[in-house]
Amino acid sequence: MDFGEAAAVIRSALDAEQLCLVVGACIVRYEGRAASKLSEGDRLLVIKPDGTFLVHQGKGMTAINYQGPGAVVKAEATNEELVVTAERSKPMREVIEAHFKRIDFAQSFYMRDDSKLKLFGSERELAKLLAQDLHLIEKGLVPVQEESSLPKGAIDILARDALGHLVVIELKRRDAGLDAATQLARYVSELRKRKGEVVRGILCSPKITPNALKMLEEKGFEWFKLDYEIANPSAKIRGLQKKQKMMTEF
Amino acid sequence: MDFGEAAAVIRSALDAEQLCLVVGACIVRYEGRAASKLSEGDRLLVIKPDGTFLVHQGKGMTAINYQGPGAVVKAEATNEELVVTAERSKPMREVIEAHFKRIDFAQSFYMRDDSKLKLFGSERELAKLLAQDLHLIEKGLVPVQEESSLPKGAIDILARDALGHLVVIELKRRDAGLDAATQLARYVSELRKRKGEVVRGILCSPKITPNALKMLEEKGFEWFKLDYEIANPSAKIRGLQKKQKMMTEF
DNA sequence: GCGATCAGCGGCACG
DNA sequence: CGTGCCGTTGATCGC
Repeated sequence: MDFGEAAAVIRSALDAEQLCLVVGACIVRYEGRAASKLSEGDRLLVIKPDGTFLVHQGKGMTAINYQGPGAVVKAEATNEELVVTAERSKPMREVIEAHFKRIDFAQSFYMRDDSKLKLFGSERELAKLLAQDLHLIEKGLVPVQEESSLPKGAIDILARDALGHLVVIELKRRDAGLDAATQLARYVSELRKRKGEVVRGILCSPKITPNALKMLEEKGFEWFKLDYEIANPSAKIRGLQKKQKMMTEF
Repeated sequence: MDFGEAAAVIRSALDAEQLCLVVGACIVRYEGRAASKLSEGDRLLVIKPDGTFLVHQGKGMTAINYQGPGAVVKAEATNEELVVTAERSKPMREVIEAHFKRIDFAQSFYMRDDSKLKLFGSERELAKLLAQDLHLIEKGLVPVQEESSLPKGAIDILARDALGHLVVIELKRRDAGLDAATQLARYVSELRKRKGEVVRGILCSPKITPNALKMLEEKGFEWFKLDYEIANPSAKIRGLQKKQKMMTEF
């Protein structure tokens, strides 16, 4: 397939709001929030009707070069190459150029798709479940709605314990690291200052790194091992266990 | 194209370590770290030789469903559908299934590509530049190598000022938020405890959110507005300006 | 291998 | 819009 034909395919795809696929050897240049250069190699170019522009190599999950939705795509053919550009101004002016030196394939496809992904086991879903079963953490714990969203971020779950003390619960669907412990500390600290009362902090996650656990202990926070299961229609919390290094080790 | 032919194309692509593209109407199911269901619609399926499995809709940058490198891909055709599965066990057992009810296109491509992306303007590059021009921040500031990597993360740049005080410099290539301010605070606090001496904290970024700036001020840290430019072969720092709300406002 | 962080992060939800 | 933060985050670097 020659460059002129490929350019025509791309233009017609853009015009008809169709997905366009191009396979061939190309060089890619990008300049915008950063800048990059990719020397010649065989790649797949995906152009979507919304302006999305993806350059994929033969391996790895992520596109090696890309432009997000909202880009204006153009195709220009000469005798020596096909240049496909995508330009946008949204976060800032950004341009990507793919210079094809060889075209193996170029075709467009009409894709009708109104479906949205249904996802189960998100943190949001787990938080909802856990808020209804706070006794799994501790007897007498009740959820509170008030003030659960600070100007500095939203608290996953806010509750009061049997003594009436505020409890900030930070939930992580996967292993917690320093960032999670830090985030919890920030919320607790902010709430203490704001309310001027005793505030406890609890981190719930399937696992935790040693450093993060150490930080929790130093700050007097607690960690609960979260055991949950992802059934297909929804998620279920199997249990919560307080697992913390004791100060008194035998 | 019928399901049997498409299955044959996929199998031969896997065998020959080629990229394979499939376009058609499908349902997608995923179960692993989370679970998801996507009802029928037209999609592009990209299968890479390394096991990468990407399901793309007609819009948006990210794959709506996917499986990372290392997955084992299989294709099975019946009279009613083509089922393509990808299974892996790396972070945990994960399975994705695409059930094609209609095939518009299926083809494989040999893609030779040994090139690696050259990226300019990364944080790493900026840090290297800035470390050589610390006078842009303050006269008398000199870089220190010692202890720049704590057990809890690595400090971007560690320096000593004219008075001999340690200075932790946290660099952000883009707008800094609460997380950046928190991170700086963590490093400074750790270093103070570890060294038992005065430690200053400086955040350098093109922009900063009001909350993050407020947190810096509360903790007595400083913010420098970073002005840099991304030339194509490398990045250049144009300047650094101390920009902080003064306690004494007129 | 784990642990921490960066990413041209992207995407979403909330104010 | 910005601000914050989750993500089946992925990818990278250091230990």
